Amino acid sequence: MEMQKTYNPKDFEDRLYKEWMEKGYFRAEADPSKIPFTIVIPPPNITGQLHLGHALDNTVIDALIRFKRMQGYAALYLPGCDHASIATEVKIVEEMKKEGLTKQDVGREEFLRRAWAWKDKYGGRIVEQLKKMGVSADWSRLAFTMDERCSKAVREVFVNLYEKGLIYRGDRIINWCPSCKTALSDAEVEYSEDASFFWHLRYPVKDSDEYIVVATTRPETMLGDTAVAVNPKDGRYEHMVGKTLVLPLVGREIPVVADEYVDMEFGSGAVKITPAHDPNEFEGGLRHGLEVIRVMNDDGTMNESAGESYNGMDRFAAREKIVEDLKACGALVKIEPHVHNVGHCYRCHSTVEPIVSKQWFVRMAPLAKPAIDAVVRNKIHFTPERFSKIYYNWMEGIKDWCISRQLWWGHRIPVWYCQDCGETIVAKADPSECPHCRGKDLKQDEDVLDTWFSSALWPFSTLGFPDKTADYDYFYPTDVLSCGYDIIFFWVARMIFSGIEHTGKVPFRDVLLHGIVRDEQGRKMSKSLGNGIDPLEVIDEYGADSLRFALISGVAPGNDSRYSRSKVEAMRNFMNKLWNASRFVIMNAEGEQVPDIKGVRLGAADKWIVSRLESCIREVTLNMGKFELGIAAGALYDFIWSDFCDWYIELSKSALYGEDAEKKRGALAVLCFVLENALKLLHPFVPFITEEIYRNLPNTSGSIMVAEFPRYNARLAYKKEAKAFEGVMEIIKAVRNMKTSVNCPPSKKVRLLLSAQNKRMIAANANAVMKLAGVSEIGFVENASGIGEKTMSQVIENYTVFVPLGELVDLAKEKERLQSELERIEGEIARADSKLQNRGFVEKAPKNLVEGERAKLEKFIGMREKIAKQLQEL
RNA sequence: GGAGGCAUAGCUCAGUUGGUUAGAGCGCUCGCUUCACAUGCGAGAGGUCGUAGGUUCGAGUCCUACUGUCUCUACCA
Repeated sequence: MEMQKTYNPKDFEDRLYKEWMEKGYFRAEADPSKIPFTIVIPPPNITGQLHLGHALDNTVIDALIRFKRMQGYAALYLPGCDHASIATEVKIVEEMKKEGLTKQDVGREEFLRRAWAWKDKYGGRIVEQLKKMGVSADWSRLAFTMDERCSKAVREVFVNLYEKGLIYRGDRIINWCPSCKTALSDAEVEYSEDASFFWHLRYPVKDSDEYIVVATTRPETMLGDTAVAVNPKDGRYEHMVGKTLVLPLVGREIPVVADEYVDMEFGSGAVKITPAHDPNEFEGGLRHGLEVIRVMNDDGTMNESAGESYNGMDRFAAREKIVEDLKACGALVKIEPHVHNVGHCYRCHSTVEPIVSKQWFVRMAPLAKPAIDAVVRNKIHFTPERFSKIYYNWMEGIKDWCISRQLWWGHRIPVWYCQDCGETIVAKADPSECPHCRGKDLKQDEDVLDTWFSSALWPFSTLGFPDKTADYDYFYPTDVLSCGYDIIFFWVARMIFSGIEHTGKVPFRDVLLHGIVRDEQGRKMSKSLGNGIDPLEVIDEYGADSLRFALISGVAPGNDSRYSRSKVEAMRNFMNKLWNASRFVIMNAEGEQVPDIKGVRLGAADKWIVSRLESCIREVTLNMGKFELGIAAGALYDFIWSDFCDWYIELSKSALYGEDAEKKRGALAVLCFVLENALKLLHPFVPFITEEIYRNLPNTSGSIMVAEFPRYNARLAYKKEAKAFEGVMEIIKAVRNMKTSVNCPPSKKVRLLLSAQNKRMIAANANAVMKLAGVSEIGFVENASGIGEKTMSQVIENYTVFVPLGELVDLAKEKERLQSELERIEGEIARADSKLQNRGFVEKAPKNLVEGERAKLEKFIGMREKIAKQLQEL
């Protein structure tokens, strides 16, 4: 097949993906002869389309999966989507709004029908996008958090937790979003420092001229005040404790109570207590047996308890009116500007109201403990390590998890209330009658579960739990969990305690966290900034491989990275380089019988590149194992571009185009061997281009996807030979360098004279040196004086390189050049010498380092002598 | 308030358990239509590794403080 001159990914990416699918390469079987390697996808929300964060997620995971698959593991990448309860519901409500409809207008059933239609549309789209990325996921196991299997797991877990007393229902302060009209968990509230005010209010003591001043940031909640608290140690208020205050505007009589919780230094030292609208004050209310008066409705308007003049008013309008009224009655002392942390809904960004409400909770303390232990005892390991601290921090201070949501899209809570006897029925299967009174009038709880309740079960619900399926048995626990560090609390932590609690095993052994992909200026990508990048557009322009390689290279685990077009371009150029190098190899192999490298005699250059390949294999394998994908990718980039293309391909040309048939066969064998291995090493990162080239390579069959990953072979390391050959490369560089320094065009051939120890090495590679350095002939001399004409010289480790450049040589400049080189060498000698003079170094440093330093010193001394001699002869 | 990250070339970033002369890409300078590739080739310039101490034979790497910056987290009304 003819290869195009430039790399054009559109020619083959879609075609190859389709073929992989048809051949069933993505399918993982529970094969007892293999070791399983499992990763479950961080399920993207069905709310929209993929962004670069997903692209990074999936590139990392797919690279690991492909790597392991090639190493012979039964590698399973389990794909799927998340129903994203609240996020999706918000979107659907928005969509309906365009039709002028509300949830109430269409009803629950119709709403859910719309939601499923949404899921089909966007879930499908996400799958297509993942395929475009080249992700080798097992689509036959595609999961969805609300599919039958996952729903079964949700019920199982809910009922189990309930029966163990780890799920309870109660009136607690929760975070309420008045716009989404649902409770939120603590993790779903985002705080931001907002500029507001501090209102100082005067509460008069009953039947007295005394008063207490309290300060508040939410004056509208004063309507629900049922006490004022002061610190018992506060001398200012000692005499007030136990007295009765008259609440302004309302007229309710409320007590002054003493509570240690009050900070004497802050504000006025007196706190109004509104148990229904503040978590701390709720606690305080419990301590003092105070009445809980809720003054706000679910939609953020004031209710009848707020009093006639405020009933029905929006909370912010009510705030204004209350402040006005307080001012009018003289209760307002002053208004101070104040910046404080205000909670916002993570989906719609409305200001969250802490409100007392009846909700379902998961008791966290008993679940958190073993989850912490698992990480302490290294059953789960975080990469980078530092994230375990963040995990501990959160887990140790964890509070009960509010799991009920007043939404329709999600797992409906499996709890029924008997309308006849009031019995609460918690069951895995829908009950038909009340087990207590046999009554048939059962009403299911209206609420659904927090979306993260089902995601927490993802590593095992997708594999068959609670049933003991073959998949669950073989692939669970999973191996690596890879996602962004921004969802450690939402997801990773919850999977850990859920896995331990429900399966008795940690759900994965490694947590690999990556950072956030930012824009070119380092800003977070967001809809409001309009700086988001659509991976599909990038793929359309540059190909999936270029995007994948760009996302992974130069990035360390856990670090944020910046996306830039120029980086993708650079990687596209790399793909083009690889493409053309392959084209070169394939063109030269055309019509030839390419032998195995075991069947040819390897020259010095051949051994050098094979040696480089082996160290590259070692480096890539090692770093993949450490999840250092950036380093592995970097090693491959350097090896392919610098070592293979810039050096070996050029070196091979003298053999390929020469007369010696054996040398030609040798070069061809090595070219094919090295390229084939490089492609395999590269395949986990850039699956498409490597597959396309692999199929055009001589002596390959089948797909690179299922080829064996290269293994380091010590017999091919050729350390000594490679080092010796590097001397030849140094000579070539020296000649090029000298020519450039006197503006001698590279195409102009020059004579090369060498003072050399290893003449055989030079002789064997003479053609290559002549070709690469632009040399017409090579001779050997003892020193410059034997040449008898103006010459430039450069001293390298085992050689002195002379290039007679006739008129071009400026003796004064040449002297200057040598002088500065001499100074540099002197510096090196001084550095090495002082090290070796240091007794501490000689005695304590590892022997090989000391030896290395000695050899270096010797080398530099030899070079100094030679340079001095050159200077003398000038 | 608590915790953490980052600070290395003009820009964006690598730098593995401390150990050769600190690297890459982009940009820059000079030169090349060399038969795989101008999405290229060759040769260069450019860094007191944020500041100050400390540990060590040896520190970009470990410790302490400081400065700048970003993030997470927390109930200060």
